Amino acid sequence: MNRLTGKIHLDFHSGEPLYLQIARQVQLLVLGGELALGDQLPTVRELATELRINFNTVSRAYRLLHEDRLISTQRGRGTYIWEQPTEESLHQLRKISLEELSRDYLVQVTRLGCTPAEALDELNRILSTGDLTDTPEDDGISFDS
Amino acid sequence: MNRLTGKIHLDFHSGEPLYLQIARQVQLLVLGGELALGDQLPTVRELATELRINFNTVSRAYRLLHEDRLISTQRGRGTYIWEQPTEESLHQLRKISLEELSRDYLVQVTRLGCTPAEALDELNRILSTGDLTDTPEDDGISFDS
DNA sequence: TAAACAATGATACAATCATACAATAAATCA
DNA sequence: TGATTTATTGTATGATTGTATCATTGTTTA
Repeated sequence: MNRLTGKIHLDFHSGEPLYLQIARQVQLLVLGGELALGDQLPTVRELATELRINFNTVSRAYRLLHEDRLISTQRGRGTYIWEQPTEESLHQLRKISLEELSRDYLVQVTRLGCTPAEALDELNRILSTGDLTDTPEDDGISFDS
Repeated sequence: MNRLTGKIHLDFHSGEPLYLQIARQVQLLVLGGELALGDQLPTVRELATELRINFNTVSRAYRLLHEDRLISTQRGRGTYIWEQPTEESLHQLRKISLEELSRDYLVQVTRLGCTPAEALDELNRILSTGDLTDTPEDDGISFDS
């Protein structure tokens, strides 16, 4: 038993892929407030058993939601509702996080025994060589049908 | 309270395994001299409780560091800093770690949606305003379960 | 019809957690 | 003092959870 039990319904004849049905319905539940920040979702196997489908299909739905930052999937731990930041809070978050990240970086560099100047040099070196392994980043999903 | 309290920060969303995050950060603290030969690390259970994870995950991190001869874990006794790296290996590790730290920083910044230029600006701003000593140390949202 | 593609399933795997255990130290008691 | 118990420490083993990879199935398309 969990907060999703009985709340996901699949239509095997609708033509809409199962993983999209799941993702869409979870999204609606979050937007509707039935699932709150930090709530744990059923495991992929639990939900799959309940819906009588393969757990990889649930996993695919969860992956979509994870990429949209609606949920947080953590191997070995489980799946949890993730905060969906508004555009504004996102902007705010960005500023704060950049400062935190930067301070953290400087602290760690200092711990290493390096000077900030060396750090900036290193950053510029990396940037100039330009082979910063790129993170692909979200392609997002649209639930238009 | 111990010499590690508050100095290990986990990112549950980064995708980097928790045990690697712990091992890496402990290594940095040793390299930075904040942990010295003979210092006792928190017990696996202490650190696990603080980080709200299972103590076996901490144990795995400690095992890595033990295999690297950086710490000495002794059943029934505890975990201690084992050997202080030589100046030479320290120098080597510093170079590698500085590059790792810097790349990591750039990746995270990019993930935030900021440009490297903005990051460098922020770093310079922090450096010009002075003190790194008082970092607010807020890790934002956590998904305790 | 055959090739290409998308959705789903099967299998093996990696990270984390839960539980029971073993080694050491500290406390207790005869 | 010396044996025994208790608490604390790290370890071993297996279960749980999500992921990667490829196979299978059905549909679309050339």
